[in-house]
Amino acid sequence: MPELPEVETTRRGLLRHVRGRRIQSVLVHEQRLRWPVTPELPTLLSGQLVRAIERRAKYLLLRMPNGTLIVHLGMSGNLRVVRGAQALLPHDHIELQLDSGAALRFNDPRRFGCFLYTTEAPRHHKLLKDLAPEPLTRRFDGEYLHRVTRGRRVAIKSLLLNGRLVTGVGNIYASEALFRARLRPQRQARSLTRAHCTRLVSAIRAVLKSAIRAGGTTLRDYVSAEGAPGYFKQKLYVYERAKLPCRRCRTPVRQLTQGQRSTYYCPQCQR
DNA sequence: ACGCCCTCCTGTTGGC
DNA sequence: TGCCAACAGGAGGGCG
Repeated sequence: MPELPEVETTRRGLLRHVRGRRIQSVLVHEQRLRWPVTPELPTLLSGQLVRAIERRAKYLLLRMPNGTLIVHLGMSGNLRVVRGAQALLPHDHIELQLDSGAALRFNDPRRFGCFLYTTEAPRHHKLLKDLAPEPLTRRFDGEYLHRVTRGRRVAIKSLLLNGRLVTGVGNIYASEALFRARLRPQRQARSLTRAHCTRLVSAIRAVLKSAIRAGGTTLRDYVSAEGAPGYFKQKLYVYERAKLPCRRCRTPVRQLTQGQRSTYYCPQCQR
């Protein structure tokens, strides 16, 4: 579910309610996530101040004096701030009770998300150390994308989902960025010229920024930390629009499967 | 090194 | 109405 815009929207929603708060207690209702939640989590977190909430790719980092909580929302996860004694919902797996009286709840039906605590610098953590540059920084530019696509026979759409080469882009925004860059998703990555790469980087940055402004994309169940859906779905050009007219040229949008994931594109606009 | 495929899970949807 | 297969926003890991 959540790609960079949804994770960033969650981060921003958490800031006002969680940053600067102390964790009073921790309840783990389900420890079987993508990786098992350590039984020590309550001991490790209780009493700690949440100093900062950062994002690296699709990971949220809650920085505390003694370490960092690394959270990934997987396909179906969300982090919500609830006031007081709200009833527990199905799949509310972890709750951090704050000194404000509010609580942070991690809900994840499919349990592909993770909730890990580390005392090492997050950038050295196994899950983060090999990630590509942040897509909204200057390190991610046309020259970079051109360099990492050299010699790669994989379809450009699939390459966009490889977090070691490009981060933050998931299945929705990969199709959307390629539409905006007017590039066919099936093209071998190595066929992209430097100019194509510049165009594609611009398209990725634009679609991610635009989606952040819209509060992310809610297809089915994504909600922000404050429970609000994102409304970028209204601005999607191709994703989940198979057979519907392209919003630019009216040609029916096509759907195909690449690497067991659905891809959408306009055969007229994208070459 | 690269690229493909499987896997982890639950919930929803669409076809028969 | 019921059943069942297909599919869903991620990404690590294993294999050839």
